[in-house]
Amino acid sequence: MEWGKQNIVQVADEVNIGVVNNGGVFVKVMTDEQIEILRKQIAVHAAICEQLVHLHKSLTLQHDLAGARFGNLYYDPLMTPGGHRITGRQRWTPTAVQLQILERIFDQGNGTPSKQKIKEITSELCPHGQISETNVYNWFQNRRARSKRKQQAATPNTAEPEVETNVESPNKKTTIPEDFQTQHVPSSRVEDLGFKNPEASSAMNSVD
Amino acid sequence: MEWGKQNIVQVADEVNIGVVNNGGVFVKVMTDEQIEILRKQIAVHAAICEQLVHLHKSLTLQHDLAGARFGNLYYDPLMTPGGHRITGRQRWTPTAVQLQILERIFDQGNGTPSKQKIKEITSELCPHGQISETNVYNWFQNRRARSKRKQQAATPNTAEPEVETNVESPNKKTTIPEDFQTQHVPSSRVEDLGFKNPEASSAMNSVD
DNA sequence: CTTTTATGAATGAAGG
DNA sequence: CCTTCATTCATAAAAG
Repeated sequence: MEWGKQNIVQVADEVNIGVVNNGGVFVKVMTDEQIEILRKQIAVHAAICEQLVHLHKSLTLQHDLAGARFGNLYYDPLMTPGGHRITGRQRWTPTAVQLQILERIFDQGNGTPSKQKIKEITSELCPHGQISETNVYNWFQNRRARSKRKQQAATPNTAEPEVETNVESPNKKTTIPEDFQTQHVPSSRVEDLGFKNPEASSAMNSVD
Repeated sequence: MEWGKQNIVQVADEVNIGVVNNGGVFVKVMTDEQIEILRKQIAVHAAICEQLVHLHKSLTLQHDLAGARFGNLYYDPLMTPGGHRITGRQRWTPTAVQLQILERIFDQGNGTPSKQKIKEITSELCPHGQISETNVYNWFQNRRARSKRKQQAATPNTAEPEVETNVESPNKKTTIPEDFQTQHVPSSRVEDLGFKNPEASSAMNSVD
């Protein structure tokens, strides 16, 4: 449902925060109007969710939320009449809450999740759904690798027109402000990128 | 369900905007962290909604109002004042020429186009249309995977007189960690709101 | 217009 | 770490 995610993400982008000097410190600001817009958008979203849930409730008196989630899966429950255990998927899929936590930890810059750290994180995520340390480990590995690749792909424009004298700022490097992967937009419009997943919006920070 | 609204309210509350004096004018401010939190929470919320919609769709096989309503809901009162919707997600579609070239390269047997190779190919395809290295990479990944699957499906192996739907991979390594079963499924927590992993739910429900 | 199919893209996991 | 693979999701294109 991209109407949800995309619109919402766009809202976040829409409310482009300005910058003002606050006694020597520059801070991001939002105008009242922007805040109001954001608030409205969130309210609308909430309303839709409410309707959805209500709708859903009225349709599923059995309260089998989780069990019915196989909306797009390709196998149907009828394929094993004899009782052969196929036991559908096994691949771990982080829940929304787990993802949120993982993203937060990832962004905290505490990279290199040590073994101990992995255990802690796993423990924290456990109450939010089935998970193992391996899952957490893999997630961080993948997250980091893909984040890096995105950065790299997003900057084919490695031209430093003014930095001819090779300034010694190796650690600073080219901190990409936004995560725009080299996505093509057939309609020649590059006004917005293809944010598609919730985690996609995570690359906006510039910390290490 | 009230989790939706509550979460949202929490978001709004969590990001309590501060006030600073901007040259005599007081404006609301948000720290980077707050902005990030807001963005992430919205993203998570969107993800949840998405799941909800999918869930709902899967439950309403008779395509009731929900599908149509939300499918065509343009509830964006703030991003495009002109009524013109921002071009959303659009995926790359190879042109005929690009496809031809890609197929040719693929048939040359270069199974694994290295990074460098990808660049070359991309450069070659660029004049024929919008394309990125990622597109090329994905194309080869998919091409190979599907080619393999086709072959596998076409070859029922040595002896498999029956089972047409059971095309399970021979190398089905179920190397799931031992703690795979450590799941806390029906935790009645508001945050989890019944969105468990597909596998988790299937495991506990064991199909209906 | 609705349903189905083909395929681009995302991502968890394995290998090296 | 980095690369590769397998599976799944989403959507443009095709079929009805």
